[in-house]
Order: sequence, then structure tokens, then C-alpha cells
Amino acid sequence: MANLDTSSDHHHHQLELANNINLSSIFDAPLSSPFPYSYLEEPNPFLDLLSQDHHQFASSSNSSSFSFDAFPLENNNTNLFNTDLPLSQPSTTKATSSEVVNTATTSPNSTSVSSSSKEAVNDNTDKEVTLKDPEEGDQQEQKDTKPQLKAKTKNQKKAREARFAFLTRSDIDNLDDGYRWRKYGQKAVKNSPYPRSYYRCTTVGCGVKKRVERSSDDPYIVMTTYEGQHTHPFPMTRRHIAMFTSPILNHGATTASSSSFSIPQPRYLLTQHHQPYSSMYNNSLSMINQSSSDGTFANPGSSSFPVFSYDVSLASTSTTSAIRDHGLLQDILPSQIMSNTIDTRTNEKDRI
DNA sequence: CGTTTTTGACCTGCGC
DNA sequence: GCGCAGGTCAAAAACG
Repeated sequence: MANLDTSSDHHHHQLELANNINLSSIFDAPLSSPFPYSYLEEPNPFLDLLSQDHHQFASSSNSSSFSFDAFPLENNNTNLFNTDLPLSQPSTTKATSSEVVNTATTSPNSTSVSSSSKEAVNDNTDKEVTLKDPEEGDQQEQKDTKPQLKAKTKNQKKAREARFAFLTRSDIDNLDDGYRWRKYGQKAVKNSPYPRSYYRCTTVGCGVKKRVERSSDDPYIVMTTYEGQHTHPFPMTRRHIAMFTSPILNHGATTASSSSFSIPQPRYLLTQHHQPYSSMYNNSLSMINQSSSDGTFANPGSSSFPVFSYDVSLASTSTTSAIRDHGLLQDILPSQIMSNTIDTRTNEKDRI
């Protein structure tokens, strides 16, 4: 986890960007269960975008909170967060917008579990192999399964795993979300100078994956997409414990202090007590979507996805540029958001 | 020495 | 069928 270790200087940017905030970014929130708290205390412009729908999102435990695991399971046309994201979508221009925004046709499928891909629980005996233990079985299995994979894809399309994506403004790609990840691949992204990195949870038996890529237009915008659900508890370390018990979580705190991780906090971070974890290393986490393969929401609260919350004060202008990314970013961002963010560009300039 | 990262090759799905 | 792009594998290198 050199990730954290290298995160020291990206904070400079956070400071610089403290004032470059607009409504364009989608939400702020972070990862799965590692973030037990979510909190929204300000009027949320993004939710305004959702107009009539936003009230649905505020139904979590706290009336003033906005937590993503409170998202309705059902979709409708205005649900910007539900997207039907193909695992591989060659042409970003076609399928993206329209598909993403509306079609998330939901075939209620209790969580993606039942239908899911090879990494997840699956009911298909022939895909299985990979399932039991992606970690240790990897190498060995691989040889054995390759033929099987071919065979299986003939009969059925690869099921998609639940996904959960969010934007982050940070200099570092692989943000520390509390889980341990091992990088297993990197690919160049079309129309982007920045590569996309693929990570897998290192916990034995856990097939959760995440991929990280930067916006081609704004290098500080990082899009992280989680796929799958952790099959193990959040690996709470001393550092995390310190984080969760730090004053920042108790409101009024002005710094995110922890015994082992102490860094200068951007001004606007002071309001981030609702995202204790993410604030440790970046200042803007924006959830973009959360969906399962079939367009339904997988319940992140079940412990795979971080519980994120949105804080407009953290939104950053550069999200705007992120939208033009032609890689995964664009695949995930709903067109409505895109247009909205683009519209806000002028404001952003004015501000700067 | 165990773990993680790098990176080229390979596989798969999709559009034309 | 072909080409392209996304995704994954796995050997080698790097790291701690």
C-alpha cells in the first residue's frame, strides 16, 4: 500500500482547487463499507438536477444525510445513477448517453448476485471455477478455465457485476479505501493520455475489482469504479480506527486527525465530516453511479460499496472536463449530467 | 523472500 | 470475418 505513502503531495492541489467548485460534479462520496458515515448538510445542487427524485435519496437514517445505500432499487428515467454499463463498451459515443440515462432497464434481480459474473456468486456451475478463489486459484485455474470461458460465452453473455463509480479529485490514482488491492492490469484508454488501471481485492475469495482512470481533460479527476461485492469484512486497521474515531467525525472538528495520518486539510474539507475516510486523501469524491449488471442497484450497504455522500462544496469544476473523457468515464456519466456540467463551465471560468 | 507492479500478449464482445 | 477497444493473464521486474 504504497498508495497512501505517496499521497502526500497531491494535497497541494486540493488546496489550489479549493475555490474551483461548481455544481457539476455529481456527488461526493466514497467507498463501500469502509465508510460508515455519510452526511449531507448543505442544499444539494446536484440533487436539484434530479429534481423530483432527490427526495428519494434522502431516506436514510438521518434526515439530513444522503447516503448512497439509500438509493431506491427501482429505476426510472431520471435516475442518473443507474446505468447499464457494459463491461466492455468499445464505442463510447453510441451507447453512452442514452443508454446510460434511461435504459437501465431494471430487471429486478435481487442484487446482482444471482445473475452475476464469474467473480461473484453465481449459479452457473460451469463458470464457477473462478469463483471460489480468485486469488490463489488464479494462475492454476486459469489454464483450466480458459477453454471453459470460451465455451461459456457462446451460450450466455457474460453477466455484469454490480458497479459503483465515483469521481475523485486527487493526484493519486489508487486511493486508499481501506481494502487491499492488487493491480492486475493497465490499459491505454482511447482518446485519453491516461491509462486505466485494474485492481482486484487481494483478500482470498473476494473477487471485487476496481478500475481507476483519469479524465483526459482534467488530470486531477480520477474515476474509480468498483465492481462486485466484498465477501469479507472491512479490514479495519489501526489507522482506520483512528480515522473513524477522529474528531472529524464528531462534527465541528477542523482537521482530520489520526494517529498516523496527518495532513493539511483544505479549507473546504472542514465540512467533510461526513466523509471521514475520503477526506484523508482527497477532497472530492463523487459517486456517479451504482448499478448492477442488469441496471438494478446492488445494495452497497451490504458491505461492498462504500457509503458515500454528497457535498456540493466539494464539487469541482474539472468534473466538467472529465465528462469528455472517451473512456470509461464517459460510459458512466449520464448525459444529463454531462450537459449540466458543460453548462456550468462558464461559471467556472468566471470564478477563476 | 513474499508481495506487488509492470507490461506485452491474449481473449472477448461488438460494430461495421 | 475483420478490426477495434476493453478486460485479463502471467512472467518478469521491482519493492519492502
